[in-house]
Amino acid sequence: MSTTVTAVIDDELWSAIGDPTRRRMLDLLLAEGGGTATSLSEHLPVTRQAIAKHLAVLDRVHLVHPSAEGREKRYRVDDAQLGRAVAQLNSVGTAWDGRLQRIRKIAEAIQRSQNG
Amino acid sequence: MSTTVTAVIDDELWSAIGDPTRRRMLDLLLAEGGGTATSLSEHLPVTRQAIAKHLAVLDRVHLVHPSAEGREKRYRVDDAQLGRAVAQLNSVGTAWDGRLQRIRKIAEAIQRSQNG
DNA sequence: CTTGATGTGCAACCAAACATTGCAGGAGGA
DNA sequence: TCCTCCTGCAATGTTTGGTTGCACATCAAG
Repeated sequence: MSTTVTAVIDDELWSAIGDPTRRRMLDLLLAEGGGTATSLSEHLPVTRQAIAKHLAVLDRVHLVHPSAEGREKRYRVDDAQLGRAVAQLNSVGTAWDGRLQRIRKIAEAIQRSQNG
Repeated sequence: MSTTVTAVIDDELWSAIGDPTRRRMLDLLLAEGGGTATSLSEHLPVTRQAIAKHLAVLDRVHLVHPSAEGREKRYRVDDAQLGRAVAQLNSVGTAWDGRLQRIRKIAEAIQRSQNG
């Protein structure tokens, strides 16, 4: 067991889903089964170029992958990699949750020993 | 039900725990039951001033709260707020997980209708 | 009370990341 | 061909994470 909980986390993957715009892009890509920089930018409050850069980031960590369709470039979510990202989110969450409960128990024990 | 899953998320809270340094700070604060900018900086690869800024960020979203003790300023984790943050992590995780499973089911249904 | 060590806070500065505008080029349809 | 639409590249601005340097406050000796 390690002292620092997040040491096991891949920071690159985390920071990829840490950006709110990229999270919403993933939402849209999942909801619509894929999309292009242009189509995504129509649903988000940023320019197409910003979206394109974010797609490049998501591509680098393999959360999405592109396919040329005619003159447009459609991106789709990599289910397996997103699954890994979700697993990491859950692991941090449960780790903190565990610490909180442990702390609560210690606090209760202290209180009992002081009152008894 | 909304189309964009993360619309319910408080971006400020998320971005507070989105930074890897801040996550490790929370780890340390939980493990040691509190700490100062100086004490935290001894366990992390950044300067005390950087830590102080991060503590200010965490304080703004109420994930930690300070208390003056003599000449030093000790920060402790706000359990309730961290619990909320964990809940948000889990909600995004399960939402994405749900979409993945739904997509898999749709894909299977399509495959069946084409083969049958 | 003065000295020194330690803890904090503020300001200037640097680099990387998110986002913008502007323009050039490639692929399809009338 | 001409027009439209989608993509890609370059220059720029702004925010954020990080650093260095210095000033100020507090506690413990002497």
